[in-house]
Amino acid sequence: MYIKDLAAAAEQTTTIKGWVTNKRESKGIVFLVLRDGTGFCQCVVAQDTCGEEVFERARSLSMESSVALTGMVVRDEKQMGGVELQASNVEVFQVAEEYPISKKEHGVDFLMDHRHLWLRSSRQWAIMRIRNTVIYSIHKYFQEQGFLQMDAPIFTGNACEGTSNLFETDFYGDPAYLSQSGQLYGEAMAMAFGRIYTFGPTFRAEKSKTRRHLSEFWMIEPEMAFYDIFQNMDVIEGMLHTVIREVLHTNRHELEMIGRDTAILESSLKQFPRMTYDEAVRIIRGEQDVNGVNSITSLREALTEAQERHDAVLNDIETREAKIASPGMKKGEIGFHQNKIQELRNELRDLEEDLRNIPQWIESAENFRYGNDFGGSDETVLTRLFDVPVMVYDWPHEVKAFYLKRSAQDSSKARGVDVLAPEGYGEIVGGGERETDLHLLQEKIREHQLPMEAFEWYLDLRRFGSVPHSGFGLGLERLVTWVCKLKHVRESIPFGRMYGRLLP
RNA sequence: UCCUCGAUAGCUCAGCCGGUUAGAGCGAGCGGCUGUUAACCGCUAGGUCGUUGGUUCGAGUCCAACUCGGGGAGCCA
Repeated sequence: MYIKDLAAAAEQTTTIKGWVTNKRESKGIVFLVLRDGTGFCQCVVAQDTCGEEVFERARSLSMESSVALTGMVVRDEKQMGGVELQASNVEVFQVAEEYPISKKEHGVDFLMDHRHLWLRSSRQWAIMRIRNTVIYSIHKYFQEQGFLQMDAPIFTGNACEGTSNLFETDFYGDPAYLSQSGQLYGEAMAMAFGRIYTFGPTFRAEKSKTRRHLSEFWMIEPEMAFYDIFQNMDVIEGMLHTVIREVLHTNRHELEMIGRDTAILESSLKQFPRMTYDEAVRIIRGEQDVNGVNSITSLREALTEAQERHDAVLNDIETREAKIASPGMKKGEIGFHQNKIQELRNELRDLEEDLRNIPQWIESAENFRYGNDFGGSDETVLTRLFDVPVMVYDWPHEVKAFYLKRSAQDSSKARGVDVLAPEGYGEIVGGGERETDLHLLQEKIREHQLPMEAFEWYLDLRRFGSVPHSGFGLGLERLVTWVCKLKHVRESIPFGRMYGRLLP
């Protein structure tokens, strides 16, 4: 029996197999929290009900020991899942060695070194289950709409866009690169099947060390024949709505476990604001308000707030340190304050980071040069004014990829669209309408100094029945990171690959 | 590549203006406690203070270089 089905088996005797994730002990009674991959359940082993031998076996269990527990399922509203197991027998598969991950908090580097074990903890368990729902609901959306799933090649002979750094590898003696996008292949398939999507790994060899970057990540790239940029935005919105709705429906419990406030997810089920680059620039610079809120003044307020909080935390720490030092304190009280001080110190570190970052954001927002692409801070400045993802379209063509179509109204603009997640999460989708004109495309390829011969097959798509078409790329990890409100993308993927991290 | 912060016990961190024997909590081990939810209480063990060099009577503490890590810029999903 699996823990997820336990509530249905109340007042019955059953056996569950799993790992000891927590243990509390008192005289004559042991509480084991068992996890089996489907959930968590408290199990009670009492000396007088199961006898000396079984009780001693339970007492000797260490963290993450693997066991089979047999007992009566009893309702108890205080417990997670509403039930607990009153064990009558304990069968041990293995008594685990001293487990490195404790219940107290750990540093990022230590946890990443132990990623293979970290994945067992409840927070990671919840995140991976949400990731699973996100993946499933993306497939569900496209399949129900009649899209064909296709797999783009991972080895490529050239840089698709020629912008970012690629991983080079050896392909029978010739240099080959790990794919940074399947889009061009997606376009070819769209000309054969109408509407398609890819779902595969993507590789970028950027030496980025930020909370938004991975060297290996999963990207979803739909491509639709006969769709213009606005229909493209409809697809993006429909897909994201489906994902959010499914996660809210399937993973309520997991969202609660990770402390995700679902209000923003709920509100993201409405229409996403669509604005041009020009409008977005005015908002970033503070020349245009959003619902009466100004980007620059609200940043200044945030800075003041951070400063006040910083001082208050500092004060609090000093007060508590003085209390600990004062005579007559009980040990429990000292421990309580020490815990609190530790928490406050962590908060202080985050606040200090804000105090360093926000002034830079303000400066960069005030001095934003029209015609530039948005930096990470510009995205934050813009999106913190919204409680839904924002779609920005019609970008200066110089800053966007060569294959984007020029706007018919303004030839300085390319019909690209970026979707920026709220709460400072930045770009989760990049896409647009594709250039259909053979000669404009050739011109762009030359402009970007890309090898024309490598793109001949792609140009064939414009020679043989060229049609308006659009598509986009969705970064799976960035979406999961936002949905779960994680501090870093590395928690959104089982085994993250990033600059300086290849193991485990 | 650049900017910035950091490296002290298995883990998370204190360690003030350079001064005598290196501190706490958690974890681990032992003991106590019959309903605990990061349980609680007592005791014990546990340290080449990232590496190399320098300043000094004296360096965990100051300086330099390097290594590794966090955050950010650039680039992007």
